[in-house]
Formats: sequence, C-alpha cells, structure tokens
Amino acid sequence: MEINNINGEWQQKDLFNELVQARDLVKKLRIHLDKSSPAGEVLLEDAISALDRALSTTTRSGWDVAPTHLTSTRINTTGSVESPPLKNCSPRSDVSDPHSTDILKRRKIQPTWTEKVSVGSGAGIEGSSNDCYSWRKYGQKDIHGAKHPRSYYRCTYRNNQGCLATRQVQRSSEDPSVYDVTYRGKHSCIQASHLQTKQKNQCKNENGDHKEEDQKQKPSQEGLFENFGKGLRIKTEDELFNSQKLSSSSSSFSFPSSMPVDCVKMENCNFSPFDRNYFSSSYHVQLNGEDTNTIHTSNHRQSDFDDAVLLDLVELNQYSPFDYFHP
DNA sequence: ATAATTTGACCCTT
DNA sequence: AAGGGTCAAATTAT
Repeated sequence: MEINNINGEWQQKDLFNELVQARDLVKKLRIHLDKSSPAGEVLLEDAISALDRALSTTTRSGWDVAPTHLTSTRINTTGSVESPPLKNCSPRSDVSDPHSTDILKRRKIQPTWTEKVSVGSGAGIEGSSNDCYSWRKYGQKDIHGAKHPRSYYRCTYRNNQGCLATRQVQRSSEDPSVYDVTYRGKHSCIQASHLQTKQKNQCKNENGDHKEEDQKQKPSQEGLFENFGKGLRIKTEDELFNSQKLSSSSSSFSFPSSMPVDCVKMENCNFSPFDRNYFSSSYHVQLNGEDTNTIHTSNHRQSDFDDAVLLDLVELNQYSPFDYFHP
C-alpha cells in the first residue's frame, strides 16, 4: 500500500480504497460460500456490514476519498441528472452543428454507473439482467485487453421518444460468470414513468403491458440480458440477513412476490450516500422456484462512486440516488 | 414486411 | 496513433 504523508490525504484515500476492496472481496467470497453453512453466511454478512460502516464513517467524516486509481467497477456520476430528449440526435451530424458541442457535453455528463451481475455456473443463462427497460443493441466491440467483446445497447425508444439512456455489457475477463453492466443516462422515455408508477408490480407483468414492443425484442447474442430475470426473485441483503437469522437452516430465499432485479432495486433504493444501507445495496437473486440456480448481483454503486462529485452534489441537494432511479 | 442484430467504418477523445 | 463509442448498411429473425 502506497504511503504518502502529504497532509494525510493519500492515506485516507488508500485506506478507503482498501476498505472498498476488502468489502468486495468478502462479497466475492460469499458467492463461493453460498451453499455452505448458514453460520458462515451470517459471519460474512457481519463482515460486510462492518466494512460498510467503516466506509460510511469515512464519508461522514468528510474524507476526501475520491479514488486515486479506480477499479474497473468504479461508478462515476457527473452531476446532471436531467437528460432532456434530443430529436434526430446523431453524433456525427452533431459535431458539425453549432450546438454539437453542447450536445456532446450533455452526453458526456450523463450520469454513469456500473453493476456487476454474477451468474452461477448452474444457471445456464450465461449472464444477463433485466432492468425492466427495453434495450436495443447497436454495436459490439472488442476491447483492448479484454477477453470478451463489449456490447452496446440503447433504449428502444430512443428514436421516437428521444430517450438517451444507454447500456454497455461486458463479460468480465477475470470471472466469466460475472458481467459488467454499465448504464449511462437517465431514461426519459414513457417506460420510465410507467415503471415508476407501477414499480411495485412485477416486471413480468410490466413487460406484458408493453407486449407489442417487447415481443419484438429478441435476445441478444450475449444471451440474454434481455430476458433474463423475467423469472427472477430478488432479496436485498438486509432482508436476506434477517431471514437467515429467522431461519438459519436454509440458504435459500425468495421474495414474497417475484420482482425483477431493477424493480426491486428501485423500490428499495431508499438509500442515501450517508446511509450505511446504501453501501450494502447488493442483491441476491434466484430463479423462480429453482434453488439450484442462485444468482447474485452485486451493486457496486457506493464502492465505485466518484465520491468527491457525489458529496458535492449531495451537499447541494442536487442529487439523490433514489431520485436517479425514479425518472 | 417489419424490427432487431451484426459488423465494418467513421469520428472523437486521450 | 490507439482505443472506444456510435452509425448505418447488410443480414437475420419474427
């Protein structure tokens, strides 16, 4: 660990990064110990909670913990939560337009965050996610140094509603069972408000409401991200923890009502950057009624946040992660 | 016929 | 110049 005593700032950053790394490693360990004794699970949850509290303390104490070197899972948010619809927005034509720089800047400052989706080997689903939104693939690239190509998706309603939300999906080089999913931009399309008003409904049903559009969607080659989760159930860590305390004999769990990943994430997204729950907002997902297919999604929002920007925004009351998921 | 995906090319950023 | 993000024509699927 690099030591730098200049006003102590680097030490704080290093410690923060180490805490983040330790917590993520413990979470990874949990995946491997999932089928082991419930007592071990409880201990792991305790460890994660302790790390979360430590991390929470660092931010509450006003540490300057903006990452000095960022992990691949860094979440970076840049201010503007608004992403006004843009008509006929073509980057190439934009650049020759006098307003192009504005548009490019606006696109540049789109909020961005990354999630990791880990799929158990027995799942047979390669890796995918359902965030209740309709996505359309528009590109794929081989990324330098990465084993697997990166797929690019944009909102299905980009053309007719000007929704600029995009998503990137890339299989992790280190762990093929993990997919890095990077979201950029806030949905401004009708489905966003639709999901907000009906977020308590199952996304399966929600998708049914958009039957005409969704039936035209087909799974991407990656598999999968499009339809995965339609049969998923999800539980937050706290709920998992509580249920494990109540019934430590079972490592299986399910949500009272089947709820696709991001629907639940939205519903449970009542965290604040200063709330320790915000740090432990990862989710355990399992296929409907299939205990053998336990899927974990880890939300790395806090650990990877550009903390300096986030804290500034929170101080200015301009940003709330909760708001972010409620377009 | 229509919509989604694939893929080479283009453009921007670093 | 290299790498990443996007476009758009061609291809494939429904």
